Amino acid sequence: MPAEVHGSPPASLCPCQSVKFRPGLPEMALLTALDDTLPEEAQGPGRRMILLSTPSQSDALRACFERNLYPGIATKEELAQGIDIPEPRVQIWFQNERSCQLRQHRRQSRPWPGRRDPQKGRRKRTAITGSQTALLLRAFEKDRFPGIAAREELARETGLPESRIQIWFQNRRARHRGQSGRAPTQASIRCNAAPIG
DNA sequence: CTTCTAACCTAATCAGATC
DNA sequence: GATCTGATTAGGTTAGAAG
Repeated sequence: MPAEVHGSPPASLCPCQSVKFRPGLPEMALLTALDDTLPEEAQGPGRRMILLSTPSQSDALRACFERNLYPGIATKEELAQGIDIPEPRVQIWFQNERSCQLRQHRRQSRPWPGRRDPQKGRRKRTAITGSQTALLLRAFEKDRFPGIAAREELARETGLPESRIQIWFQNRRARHRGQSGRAPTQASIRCNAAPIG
């Protein structure tokens, strides 16, 4: 494994300051994962509860990020196991961190190291069976934006990881627009502001 | 209140499987 | 090679915790 090191200084906190819209309609009553004894019902129908990293977890994530901005699935799983965080959360962390650092680089007119071997070390393509697809399709027709509870339920029913369910819905929405289902979120309205057809 | 960060989203693209 | 579809990316928004 070529541990490509980039010459950037150690990243401390990432000052992302892109927040410019704050509606404030907290109807979901989400709870923090700091108290990990919460019952499942407490997670509510919306987003998954926020899993805040401990300082040591953040250190490990940053250390890994400095070595490799685009870790493969093996690296992510190893890291996830090492610091006791679900692998999908590690993936999200890297996505957020890259986004943050990219913006910083641009703001300071510094070059971004760029992708490296993105095709190497991808997650193995998940084989979704016909019955699993049928189940997901039925769910999709009812609700194109399932919350965490619905996704967890689908994960139980299909036997697929919840993260794969989420990806399936993302891909499905992207490729089958205009189907019935729950109204999109404000985010999707905003993102779809440009007319498509 | 503002800032930070995790979660989530779209759009584009890469890539494996199948024909 | 064309098509379908799962996986990953950039770049953005949303929302709870912390300051």
